[in-house]
Amino acid sequence: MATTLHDVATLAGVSIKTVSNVVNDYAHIRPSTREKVLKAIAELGYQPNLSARSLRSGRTGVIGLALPELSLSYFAELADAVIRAAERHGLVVLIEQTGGGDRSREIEMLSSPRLQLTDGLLFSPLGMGQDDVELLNVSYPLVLLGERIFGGPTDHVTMRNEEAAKAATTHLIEGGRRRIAVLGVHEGERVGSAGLRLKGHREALDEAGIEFDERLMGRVDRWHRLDGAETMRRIIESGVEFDAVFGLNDTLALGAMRVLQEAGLRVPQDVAVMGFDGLDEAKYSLPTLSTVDPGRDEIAETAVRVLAERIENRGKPYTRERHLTTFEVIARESTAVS
Amino acid sequence: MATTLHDVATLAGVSIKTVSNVVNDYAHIRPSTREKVLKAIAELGYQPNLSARSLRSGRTGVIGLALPELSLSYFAELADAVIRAAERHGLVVLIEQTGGGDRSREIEMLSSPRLQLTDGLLFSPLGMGQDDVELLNVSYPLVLLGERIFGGPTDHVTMRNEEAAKAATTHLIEGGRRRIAVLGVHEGERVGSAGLRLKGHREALDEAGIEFDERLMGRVDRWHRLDGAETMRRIIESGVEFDAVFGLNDTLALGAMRVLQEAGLRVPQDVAVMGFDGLDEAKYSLPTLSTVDPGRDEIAETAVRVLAERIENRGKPYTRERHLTTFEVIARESTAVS
DNA sequence: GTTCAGTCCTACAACGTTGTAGGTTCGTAG
DNA sequence: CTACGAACCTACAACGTTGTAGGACTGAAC
Repeated sequence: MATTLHDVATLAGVSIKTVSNVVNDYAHIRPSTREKVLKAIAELGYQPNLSARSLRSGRTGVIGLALPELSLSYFAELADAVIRAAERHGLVVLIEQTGGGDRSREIEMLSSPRLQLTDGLLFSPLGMGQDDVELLNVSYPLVLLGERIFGGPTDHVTMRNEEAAKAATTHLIEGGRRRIAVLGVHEGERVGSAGLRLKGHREALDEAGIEFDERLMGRVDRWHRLDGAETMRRIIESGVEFDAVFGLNDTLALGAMRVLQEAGLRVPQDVAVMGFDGLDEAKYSLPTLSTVDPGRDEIAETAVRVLAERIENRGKPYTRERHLTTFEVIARESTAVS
Repeated sequence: MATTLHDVATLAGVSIKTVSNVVNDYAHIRPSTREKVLKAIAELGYQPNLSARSLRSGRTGVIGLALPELSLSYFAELADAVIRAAERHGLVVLIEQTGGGDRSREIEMLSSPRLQLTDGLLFSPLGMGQDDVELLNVSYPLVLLGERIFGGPTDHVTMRNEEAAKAATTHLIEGGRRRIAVLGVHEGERVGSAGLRLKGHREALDEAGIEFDERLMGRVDRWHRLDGAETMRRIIESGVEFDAVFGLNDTLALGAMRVLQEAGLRVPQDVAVMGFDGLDEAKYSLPTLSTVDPGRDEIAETAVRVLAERIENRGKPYTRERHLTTFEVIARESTAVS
C-alpha cells in the first residue's frame, strides 16, 4: 500500500503531526528535524493522500469545468486556456460535457454529486436561459461563463457580444459591403450569443443607415461547420442578393466559405466573410478568415482567478461581479477590400 | 454545512450504518425502513461526501487523462470521446495537459501527487520515447495511448499507424501519383507517429516500385497547421517536383493545402493531398480532405473499458494487452482522380 | 419447546489527514 | 537563579464514510 504520515513518522522517529507540519511548511521546526523527516519522506516516496486531506480540510484542489462539447473548437481552446490558468493557481480541472445545449443535462450538472470532488465550478451553459436564473443559486462557488443568463446570483465572466459583433459588422460596412447575410441566427432569441451578436449587427446597420433585410438571416440552431455550409447553400439558392457574410461564429463562417467558393463566388472579391471567436483555425483557411477575438484567454484567466478567490474566501460575504473582456477585430484576407 | 449520514440517521431514527446501507443498495433492509430513510434523504437533500467515501474505499470514481494539448483538434476530439466513454462507466475525467511533447513534464505527470485523486490514468505521451519504457512501471492502473512507447509494462491502446499510413500512400499511388511529399517527418525517429507512418509510407512506395526521394521529406517537429504551411512552402521553394502531399496528420495537410492553393497549384488536379487522423475539420475544407480515420472513438472506448477493468480488478494479476483499432481510408476531393 | 438460518439493524473501528490544546525545552531578561 | 515567552514537538479528536462483528428478532424445522 501507499505510505502514510504514520510510516514516515515511525521511520523519522517523530510524531505524525510533525511530519504533517513539515509537509505543510509549518514555520517552527528545527532544521535537523525537518531534514530527518524529509529524508524519511524521500526514502519512502511518501505522497499525501488527497482524499484524506480533502476530507479533513474540505478542499480538493479540483475545479469543475462544465461545457457543451470539447469537439467544438471554441470550447476546446477555452478548456486549454482554463487548464493552463488553473495550473497557475495550483488547481486541476475536471471536465464535464453537457452536450450541445441540452438544458436538462445542464441543470442536472449543477446538482451532480460528482461536483463533490470539486471546490467550485466554471459553468458554461448553452441550453439554459434567462428563466433558469434561480437555478444558479447553489451552495458552492460558481462562476458563470457565456451569454445565456445575465444578472444571476453568481459572478459572471463574459465577452462583449454586442459591441464585438457591432464592430465586426462595422468592419464589413467600412469595406463597402451593404448586404450582409448573417449565419447562425436563433429565432426570437434576445439573450444568448446569437441574440446579442445579432443585436450588435443590427446596431451597426442602423448606424450606417442600412436597412435590415429579413431574407438575409440564416437561421440555424447548431453552430457547427456543417450548419454553416448548409445555411449558406440555402441562402445562395434563395437568390437573395448579398455581398458579405457574417458567421456568428468562426465555424459557421468557415463552413460558409467552403460553399461560397464551390458556388463560384470569390472571397473576398464577390463576398466578404467575417467570423467571430478568434479561433486558431481562422488563421489557416483559404482565404484567411477575418474574425473577432472576444478575449478567450482573458475569459479563462479571469474566470479561474475569480473562482479561486471565491474558494479562498468561502463563507465570507461578497458581492457578485460581472467581468467583461476586451475584444479585437482581426482583419484578414476574407474581408480585404479589393 | 452539507448534511451527512449522521443527520439523515437522526431524522430517520436509525443508525448511520443503516442509512449507508440504504444509499448503497444493501439487500436486507425492511421496505418501511428504506422508505423512512429515503424520505429523510430527500428532505435534507443529502449527498454522500465523496472525499470520505474515497478515503474509506480507496476509490474516487475519477480517471485522469494526460495529453499534450487540447487545442490540437485530434486531442480535443479524443478527450471528447474519452469523457463520453467514461460517463458510460460512471467515471469522470480529470484532464492534464503536458504541453506539446514536453518529455520532462510528461515524466513528472506520472508521479504527480494530483493523480492521487484518480483511480487510474490514460496516458498519451508525445515527448517520451522507447527509452523511457521503465518509467511506465507505476503503482496505479495505467493505460498507455499513442505510439511513442511499445512493449511497456502496461496495457496499450493504439492505432495501426504503419498499415494505415501504407494504405494512405497506396491510395495516392492508385490515383496515379508517383512523387509524394511527406509533411511532419521527424529526423531519425523509428517509433512514434512520425516514424511509424513514414515507415508505412515507404512500404507502400516499395510495393509499387517507386523510388524513395529524400528531397520530398518535409521535416518538422511540431504538427500544427502553421508547421504544415511553412514546410509546404519550403518544399515548393526548393523546386523539387511533386504531384502529391501526404500530411502525417490532418492539421499539417490542411496547412499545406492552403499554401498550395496560394502558390497557384490546384488540388487535386496538380497536387493530391492526403491527411491522417479523420478530423471533423477535414470534411469541411476546400477541397474536402482525404484522410485516414485511425479509429479514434474505438481508441477512447477501448482505453476506458480496459482502464475500468484494471481498476475493478486492482491487485489481481493480469497480463498486459495491446489493443489495435481498425482504420479506414476516407477518400474525398483532395485526392480525386481527374 | 428448542434450534437454526435468515433478516434486519447497530456499535465500533478504521481510512489518512489536520486543527487544537497543551507539554517540554531553550535562551534571555530580570 | 528565576521567570517567561518563543520555539518545537506531541497526543488527541475530528472530518464522513464503510467493513466487521455481532445482537435481536422472526419463522420454519425438528
